[in-house]
Amino acid sequence: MKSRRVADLLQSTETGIDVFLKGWVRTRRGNKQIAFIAINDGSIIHSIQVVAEIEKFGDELMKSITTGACIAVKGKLVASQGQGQSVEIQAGSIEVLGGADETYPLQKKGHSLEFLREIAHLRPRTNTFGAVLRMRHHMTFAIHKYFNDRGFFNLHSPIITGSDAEGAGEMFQVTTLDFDKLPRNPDGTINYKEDFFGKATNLTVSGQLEGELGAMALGLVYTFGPTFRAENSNTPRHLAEFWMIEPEMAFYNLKDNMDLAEDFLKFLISYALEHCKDDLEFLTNLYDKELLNRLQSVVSQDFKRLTYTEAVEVLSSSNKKFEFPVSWGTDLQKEHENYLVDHFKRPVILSDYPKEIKSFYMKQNEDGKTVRAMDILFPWIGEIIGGSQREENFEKLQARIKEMKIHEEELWWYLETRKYGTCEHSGFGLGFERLMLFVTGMTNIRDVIPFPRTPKNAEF
RNA sequence: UCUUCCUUAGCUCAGUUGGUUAGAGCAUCUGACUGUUAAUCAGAGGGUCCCUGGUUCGAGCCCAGGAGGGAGAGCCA
Repeated sequence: MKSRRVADLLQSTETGIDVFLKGWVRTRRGNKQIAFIAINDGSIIHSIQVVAEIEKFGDELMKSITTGACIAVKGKLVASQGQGQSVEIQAGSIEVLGGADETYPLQKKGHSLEFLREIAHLRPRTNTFGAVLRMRHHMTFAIHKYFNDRGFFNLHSPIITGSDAEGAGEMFQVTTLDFDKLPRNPDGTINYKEDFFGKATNLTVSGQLEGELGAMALGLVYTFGPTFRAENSNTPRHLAEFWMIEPEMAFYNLKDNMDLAEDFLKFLISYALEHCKDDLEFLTNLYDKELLNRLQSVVSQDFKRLTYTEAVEVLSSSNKKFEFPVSWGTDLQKEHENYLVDHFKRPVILSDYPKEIKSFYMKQNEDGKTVRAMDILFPWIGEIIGGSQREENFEKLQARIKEMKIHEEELWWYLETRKYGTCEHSGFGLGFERLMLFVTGMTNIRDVIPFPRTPKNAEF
């Protein structure tokens, strides 16, 4: 007989049939005569109850059915005689596939998220991480579905990059050089010609520049891959290794870009509401009573759009005392972002930032002071999306590169897109784990990725 | 990286002014109970008080240094 999964069995309307299932024991209760075993197999947040008569199985076997053990059960799926579940399994035979003794760390009690982080190899077996990881999958799938349904092509941007000119953050170096015997040039610097790629290489901090190359051929592309930042950031919103989604669209201006980003986020949240009901209900009850309401409210209203300049006016004319004073030309602080999101009571899209505080590749406005950038700010999370219309004019882009003292020679290939068949285009980056924070109601980014990498932590 | 808080049983935490044998709840184990829902009830076992050094007759508690973790800020997605 083929084993069936708990999600499937719990939904079954057919009772009285023989079934076979395998899974992990969450709890065992009962008395001398009868035992109730809750089995979870990860297919759904709920466990299924297996009812076993002790005399049929013996003490020895029953004692080995402990919290954490993996067992296989053959029995009859029947309507439950007890309260709390509609169906249960009347056990005919039970086999312990893998025992778990009393040292199993996940006993049937609440554990702190901090403790669970220390046992990241076992935490997927908890209700919380089961819910988060299932949702992570559904969100991944929804992202591919969204773009696929709209004619976008998934572009695999490289993970190892030979360019350090992207300017998006500190990079992790990739090398096969022997640190004890580093090859040196006559002037004492490292001779990277001896390295694996014949030049210094790093892990990518963004797939955007390669994304633009794809958009100049396929029109609509997106990347969805791991991204690495060697910043010494110790916050609940930063990881050294995270996943980023970066669509890049030919013939899109900044407004098209904002429209797409807003529609994209709303689609993903709607998808979660529709496909992750049980998990969302669990997370709402256990961690954040407002989670479902907040998700619904974001889907149902337009994001507030205003320019950086308008935002500075709103902030200056507010009565609130900020720790950092607001002035045109400086980057907005966290407290300013929070104020704007609170003030408008919904996500905010800011656009047209001063060029000095944004990247070299953003399209310059006619005013000579601002660029066509946009950031989407979410409650608590802050910047969930950052994007822009790109500078497609060769001379302007080159001038900006010189102005910002970026190594032009390393970007020759990027500049050539502006030399051959250039066109208006735009794109943005969505931090996948920040989306996961919003959609799960978790408050620490280390709890929405299976094995978080942060400064001083690469365990598991 | 800066600021700040924390580290005591498997887990979550209490521990008085520095004082003799360091406690509780949950978990575990044993027993009771004929259908339980994180079952209940009774009992038992369980400690490198984060590490190193110092002060003291005496340190879980005070001091110095270190490690790890949380929160806020910066950087950003």
